[in-house]
Amino acid sequence: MPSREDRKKQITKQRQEQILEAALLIFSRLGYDRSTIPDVAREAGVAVGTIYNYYPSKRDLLVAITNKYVIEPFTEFVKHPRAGGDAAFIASLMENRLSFGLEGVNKFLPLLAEVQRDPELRRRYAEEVIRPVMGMMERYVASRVKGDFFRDVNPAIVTRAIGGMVIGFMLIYRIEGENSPIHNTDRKQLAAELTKLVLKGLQKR
Amino acid sequence: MPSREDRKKQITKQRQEQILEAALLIFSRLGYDRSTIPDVAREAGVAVGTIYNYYPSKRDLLVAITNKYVIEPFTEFVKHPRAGGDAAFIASLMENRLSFGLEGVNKFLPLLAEVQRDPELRRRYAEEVIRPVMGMMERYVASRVKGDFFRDVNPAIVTRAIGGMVIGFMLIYRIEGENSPIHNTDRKQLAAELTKLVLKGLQKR
Amino acid sequence: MPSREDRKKQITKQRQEQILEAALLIFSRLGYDRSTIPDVAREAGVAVGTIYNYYPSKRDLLVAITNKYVIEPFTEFVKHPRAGGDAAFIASLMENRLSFGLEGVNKFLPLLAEVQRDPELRRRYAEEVIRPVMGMMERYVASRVKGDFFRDVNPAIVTRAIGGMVIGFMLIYRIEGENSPIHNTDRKQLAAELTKLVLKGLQKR
Amino acid sequence: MPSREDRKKQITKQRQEQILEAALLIFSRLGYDRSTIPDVAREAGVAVGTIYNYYPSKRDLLVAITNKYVIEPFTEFVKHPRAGGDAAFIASLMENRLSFGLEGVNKFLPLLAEVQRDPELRRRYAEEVIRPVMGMMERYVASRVKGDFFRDVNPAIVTRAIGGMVIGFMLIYRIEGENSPIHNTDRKQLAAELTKLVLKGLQKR
DNA sequence: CATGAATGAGACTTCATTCAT
DNA sequence: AATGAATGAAGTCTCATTCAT
Repeated sequence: MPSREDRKKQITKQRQEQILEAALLIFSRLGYDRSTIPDVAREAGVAVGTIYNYYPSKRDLLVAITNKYVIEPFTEFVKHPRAGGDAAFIASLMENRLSFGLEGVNKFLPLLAEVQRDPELRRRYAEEVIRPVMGMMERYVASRVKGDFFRDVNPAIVTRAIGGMVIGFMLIYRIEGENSPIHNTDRKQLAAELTKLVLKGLQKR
Repeated sequence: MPSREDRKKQITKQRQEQILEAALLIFSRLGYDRSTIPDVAREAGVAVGTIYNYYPSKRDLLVAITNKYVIEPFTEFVKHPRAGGDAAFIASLMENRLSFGLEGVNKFLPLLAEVQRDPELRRRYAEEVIRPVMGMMERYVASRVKGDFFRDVNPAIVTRAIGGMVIGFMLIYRIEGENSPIHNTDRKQLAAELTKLVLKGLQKR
Repeated sequence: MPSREDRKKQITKQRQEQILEAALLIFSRLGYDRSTIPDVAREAGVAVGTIYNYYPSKRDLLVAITNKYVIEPFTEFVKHPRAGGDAAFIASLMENRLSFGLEGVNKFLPLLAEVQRDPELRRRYAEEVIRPVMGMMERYVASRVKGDFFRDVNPAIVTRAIGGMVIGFMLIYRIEGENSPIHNTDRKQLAAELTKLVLKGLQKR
Repeated sequence: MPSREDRKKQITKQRQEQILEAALLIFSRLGYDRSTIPDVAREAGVAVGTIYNYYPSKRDLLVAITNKYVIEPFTEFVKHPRAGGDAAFIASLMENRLSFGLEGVNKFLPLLAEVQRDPELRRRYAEEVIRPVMGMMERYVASRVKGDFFRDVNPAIVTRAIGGMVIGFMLIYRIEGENSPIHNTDRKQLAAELTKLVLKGLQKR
């Protein structure tokens, strides 16, 4: 028996999402500073004032986007680790992140740029995204080193090198655009190439 | 015969540099959009109007910075390839870029963020920095594959993976800040760890 | 036979009053311009839209407040003149107005400020408050002058001086706040001091 | 030998004054909240941005006005006390303040209204205007009481009553406008009437 | 009648750029 | 060339008012 109350909440939530998606699009396209609230309003199909009914300031919009489109997905990712042998684990990781990244490269990377600037957001990225993700991978690498499958590497460093590889790979792709070899290579093959590179780089022999 | 003319040019060049350095500092600290010309003028110790005598617009400053601090160094880098065995080449590459990056992480990465946004700058980065650097490395990798020292990899892809690794590594460092394991590890060891990872990842056995 | 009609009117009147009191509180606290209808709605415990069901605009609220809390009490005051000797009359006047003012100093004076600004309200104050009140007092003073009890003063002027004294006294009190000697003096004594000052000032010897 | 430097400072000062006068006029006419910076700019004959080159915010403009047109004159007034017998002293006071007030009634009183609202300004008025002015008069009254010329009054209270009388008198004048008897009475006579009222009110017999 | 989300005009403020000195 | 005051377009945010539910 969905009362009027519930209906209203439903609509409110939809409106929030509608605005958030518009803001994500605009911020990603123009960058946070060059984006204007009228831009976002136009994209969302609402009036300027309406946006302020949902988010009290432009920066709150950025924070909300960051929460929804970066912090949450990564938190989710860390909560559900995949099992399997080395190849399977690393491969699934690569494929997963690469897919996430290449799809969303035009959304995710621009956000990363904003995050660099905002000290508060930077701290949150460090604590809520990078630390847990790297921590999970570090533990995995450390256990494989102990099990004598991986070389005696510094887990914290190689983990960051591998994570950085995924991010940097996407960044280069974004800058090169459609002329990039990355653009013209099958997604599966990309994942396979990177997976092999990393695995061979880590394995004992 | 250093005429008055020459003297003038000398002074002009010094002024230009003075302004450019100030702009680099300010843009890196605040980001292009949040930086103001009065900020730059104050940092450079000149009047606002003076800046406009040398650079006709704020954006020209950004372009000039990009030329001087990114395009030129990379062009230089490509023009003087290092020789030596695999280990030596890759290691020098790593150390060189890592040094460049970790030192200048607070200058270089913010510029990268601006570049992402400006289509014209993005094109120039792609053509004048990424393409030649990647091209050089691709040729190297391809030759090593042909020589049977490296696995049968896709040179364009692994090259971008490795280049991306360096960039992404710095990016993670920048976000994590002083709490990063990267911050607390010896620079030499960092280079060694990354070099080995890459080399083992590429080598035939 | 209190029909449904009557009941409705009753409720309507209560709502009106509820809103008016809230508006008086908010306007006095923040000033008319800084007060917002949402502020008033929150204070009154009703929705924004409800206020517009009773008062068609924000300014109408101000006019209604002025009517109810200033024009009406003064009209009332003029309609019921106190009799008695000079001392009694002036003293009752002083005590009455001083009480009214010191109690309501935080409500009344801010309204005065708004009134100064709004030409229409200013005219109404002049005609409906000041003129009748001053008129009443002028007639009293004139009669006492004629009766040879008061000096040969200009009734219109001294009346305004005395009325102004009461208002200005409150204004100073409001600005000085709790540090004012006015704050720390017994209300009765205040009235006595002012009454004597005025009486001696007016009386023949 | 007024150098270029001096000339510049001169112009700067003139510009400041020009803006301040325009702001005083506009604020007095419309009230602080209803006044807009474009209003002030138009009145001053400069661009909006120019105002911000001299006063960093709208409120700073209000504070500057208060300083220049209220705090300073009163400070000056307190620094130069007039001597003479009772009649002379009180009369000069009355005439002085009345002139100041009636001339500037349309500037001074509206400022008073703003001051009521702004806690910081209110505190400053209390400390820098009211306290010293009242202090000066209190000391005078107390000495006359001691000298047996004045009745045994409470100096703090009667002082505030007399000061309030001047302010309230002007306030009534402002509200009544051109129809006020105050408007149609000779300034000298006004001062005489008020002076006598106060003197008789205070003197021993 | 009551509600409160939506609206958009209008306010303050910033800053790239110009130009007279 | 160097200076920095002046300019005004453009951005963020507020809030009186409307109206569908």
